[in-house]
Amino acid sequence: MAKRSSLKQDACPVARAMELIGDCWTMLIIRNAMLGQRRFSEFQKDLGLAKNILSDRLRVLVADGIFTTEPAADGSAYQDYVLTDKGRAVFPIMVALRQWGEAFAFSPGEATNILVDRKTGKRVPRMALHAADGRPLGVGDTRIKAIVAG
Amino acid sequence: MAKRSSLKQDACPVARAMELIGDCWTMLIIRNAMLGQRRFSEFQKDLGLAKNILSDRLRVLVADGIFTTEPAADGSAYQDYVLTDKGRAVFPIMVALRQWGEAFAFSPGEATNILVDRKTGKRVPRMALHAADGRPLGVGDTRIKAIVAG
DNA sequence: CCGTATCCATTCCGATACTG
DNA sequence: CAGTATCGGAATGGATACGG
Repeated sequence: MAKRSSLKQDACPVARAMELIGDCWTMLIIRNAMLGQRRFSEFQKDLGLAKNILSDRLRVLVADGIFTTEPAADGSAYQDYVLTDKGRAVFPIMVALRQWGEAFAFSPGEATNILVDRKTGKRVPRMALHAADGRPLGVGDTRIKAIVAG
Repeated sequence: MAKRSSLKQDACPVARAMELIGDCWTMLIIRNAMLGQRRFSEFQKDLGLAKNILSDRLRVLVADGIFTTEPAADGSAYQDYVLTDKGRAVFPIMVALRQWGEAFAFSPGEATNILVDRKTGKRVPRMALHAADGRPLGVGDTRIKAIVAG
């Protein structure tokens, strides 16, 4: 998209977020990082993408402050790619994507996987938006308000 | 991504969701639909994308059961594009993207917009994942469990 | 093992023109 | 207004080879 670049200046937070993490590989890299992966080769083998592409994505992700590099935990001469706070904050997006996928993207009988509570082993309830007073909010219960970022 | 197609068979719900709605234009079309738009020209003017691309995206979205077409509400000879249940279920993803964007994608002083409760006009609290018992769940509090879709 | 550099095929997208 | 058809340029991505 020629507009791809112009979205960086778009006033809409959805557009900006998509610009930063809307890429398919990018999201899967973050997913794997949330599952504990931190090495170049781990990402590369698991995702099966070309190394130059992975290299590219990681560079951008570091530049955008979503990952940071650390000296390798195993003492090797290389680096670990670790999520920053900004990167870890992608968690609700990841969960929302996952839960939508769980609900709508599989036919009965297909192999898949679900998100479970580590403590209880039980499936995690669907995430939803709530008002400050706890009232659940649907599409029509919200609106957009223009502001200046602070 | 050559793998783009292969992700459709991926067992991971995140990958499948990205395959269906990970495209930048796709997400923005859904965003606009959630704001009340339903006509081809509304999308086209507001997003500023080429008509053939919009046409393409809408066709895929309808094929995927995210949008459906209806006779135009204004009586014109054309169609309205309206979200299905599956499409409206994208709302939590949209909100999560938006709230992440609100928090991390703007510098102080930039014009932007935020999601507010229609009833109170106040900013909506950050969406988060909770266990069945209400306990908040972070990245490390969950894990993935293989199952067969039912 | 960790990347970078190059090459080539493909895909994607915007502009334009056209139809009903 | 609501699309479809076509075209050419740009960006993307995978494969491969290479270097630290």
